[in-house]
Amino acid sequence: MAKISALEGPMSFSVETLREAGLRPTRQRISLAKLLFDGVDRHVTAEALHAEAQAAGIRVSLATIYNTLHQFTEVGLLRQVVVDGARTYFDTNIDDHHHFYFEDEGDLVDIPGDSIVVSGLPNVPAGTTQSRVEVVVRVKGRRRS
Amino acid sequence: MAKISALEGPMSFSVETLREAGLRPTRQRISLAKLLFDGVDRHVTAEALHAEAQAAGIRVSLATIYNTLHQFTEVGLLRQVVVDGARTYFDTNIDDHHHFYFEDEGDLVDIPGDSIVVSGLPNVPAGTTQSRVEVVVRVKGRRRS
DNA sequence: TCAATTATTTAGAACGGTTCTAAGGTGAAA
DNA sequence: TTTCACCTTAGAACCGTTCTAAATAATTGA
Ligand SMILES: [Mn+2]
Ligand SMILES: [Mn+2]
Ligand SMILES: [Zn+2]
Ligand SMILES: [Zn+2]
Repeated sequence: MAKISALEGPMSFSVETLREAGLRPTRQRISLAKLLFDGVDRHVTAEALHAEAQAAGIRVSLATIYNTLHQFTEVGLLRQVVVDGARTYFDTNIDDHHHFYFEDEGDLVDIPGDSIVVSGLPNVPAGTTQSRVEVVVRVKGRRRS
Repeated sequence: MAKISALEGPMSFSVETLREAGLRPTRQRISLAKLLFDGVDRHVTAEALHAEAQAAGIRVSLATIYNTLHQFTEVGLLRQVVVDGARTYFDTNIDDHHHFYFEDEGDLVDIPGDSIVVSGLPNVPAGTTQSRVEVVVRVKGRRRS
């Protein structure tokens, strides 16, 4: 139960979520989960989340940011998106969906999964199982203001 | 003109290709181009190509491998494929196509572009231009034999 | 309540793929 | 052949990420 905050927007995270995932609700995990899940869906890098935590006055090391992002991913609260070899993005939207990637800005924007149809996919080879179909639309240029 | 070899398979590369691209046909570039383009299409990493060159008795530094892969990409002889944050793949198939990615093996396999239809894509924002639509089918498990 | 146990956090070192630097080598033009 | 811009290279640097091991915090259960 235990609402984390009674004041800030849509309540999409509770301490129970962590317990059910087998993760102790530490100060760091609770704070980061609030940043990540109390609001609209987002795509973050480790360094960006670290900077955001600092700015919010949350004392947490970069190592813990990495640990937490990976643990949240393991338990299905986040997913990784690979669009750039230089950094890893983590996505709070775990529904089936796809992405625009704005190469000049390093920015991801969701494309709802049901707005795209991918047809004609070959079957996967014997002995293997398909885990996901990912569509990335790479975009160049700057969006207007 | 100048065929590179009269003996080894389909001739898909000539020194003229380099010259037309504004690249001097050096010993290293010619050798690497032969490895890359004289044969079926492939997906290579820098380190894998370096190992292959060594094994073939081609003396070339890793720095030159990176330089060459990037130069070939700039002039459109290769394209990059991003499927794994840990390493960069270069693809000799520059036609519009998509990929299976075998996560357990780190292996890419082509899906012909015309065998997949992606429909329902939203328009890109004003001020930007779509550069490519990439479909990656992630696959787990080992292929038989 | 409060040790005992176990999980978590952390600073800093290490890692690994990639890029950079600057010095020597090479291809092409004339 | 000379000249010069281009190219190659060893090794250092870079940088996002992972590892290590010691300190700290959450949980358990007497
Ligand atoms: Mn959500
Ligand atoms: Mn080809
Ligand atoms: Zn997303
Ligand atoms: Zn390919």
